[in-house]
Amino acid sequence: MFQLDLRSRLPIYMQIVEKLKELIINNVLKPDEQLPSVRALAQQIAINPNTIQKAYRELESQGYAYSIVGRGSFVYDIQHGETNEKLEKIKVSLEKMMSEALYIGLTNEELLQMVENVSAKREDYHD
Amino acid sequence: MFQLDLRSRLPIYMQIVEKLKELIINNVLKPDEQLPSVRALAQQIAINPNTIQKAYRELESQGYAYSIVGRGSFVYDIQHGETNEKLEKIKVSLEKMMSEALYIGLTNEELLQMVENVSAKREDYHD
DNA sequence: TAAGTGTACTATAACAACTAATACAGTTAC
DNA sequence: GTAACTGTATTAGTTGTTATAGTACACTTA
Repeated sequence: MFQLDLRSRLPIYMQIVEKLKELIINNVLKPDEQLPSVRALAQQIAINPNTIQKAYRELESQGYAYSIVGRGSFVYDIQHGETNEKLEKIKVSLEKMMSEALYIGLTNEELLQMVENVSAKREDYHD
Repeated sequence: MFQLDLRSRLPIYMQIVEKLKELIINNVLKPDEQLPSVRALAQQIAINPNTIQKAYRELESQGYAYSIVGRGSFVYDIQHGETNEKLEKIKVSLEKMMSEALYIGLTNEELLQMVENVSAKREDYHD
């Protein structure tokens, strides 16, 4: 499904979380679509199933997936979600990071351009 | 100088890094301004000097401070810096975070508004 | 010279993170 | 009901991180 770096300082389960979040956010994995089973994914990338489970639990706690015993794990449908708290948190993080980027030397124009690019990308998925 | 949470999952030295970075980015601490000495700050917040040193070293590795033996530690002047690599990294992080925010439900308009707010804040410092 | 700077090194204790092995519990299809 | 699949819980061991402490060194300043 994807490539991991077993020597990275970033834990394996977190790498999995990052990859899956990216696929979900970019709409490659659609709402309620089934994720690979814990054991199947573990075998595929040759690591312990518990590591996958930890990744899935983290995804669930972040509101990007849900699991049903005996059935499987699935992409959470954001429509159902309480996202206000998450939005507030990410807005704070975003503002900090924007400030840092401007301090380092990013120009206002470049920042605006980034926003346009990201927004445009999302528009495509609504087709 | 500031308040710490000794019970936080975020290490003490990292809390110090975060606070100081925020002060530097928001221009409260100006370029080449002297930071508190390792021992002074340690005594002030009642922790070990080694912990402060670790924070300062981290700040230095991130390009926000520099130290001179016998003289002290100071805010790094961004003008002198090689920031291209850092800018590229933070741009990648920013794009990811913007995508995530939009996925969660932030609107394009709100995102643009945030950019304007952050930009405006920075303009003030140029007075 | 004395008192202040940053730095390096070692040691230790406590804690958290990570991975692994195993067992348990529910669902589905035959 | 059984087999084969799902997720989940528990335990254990290893490793890495964090914070502290003590000591020593090198440099700067007054």
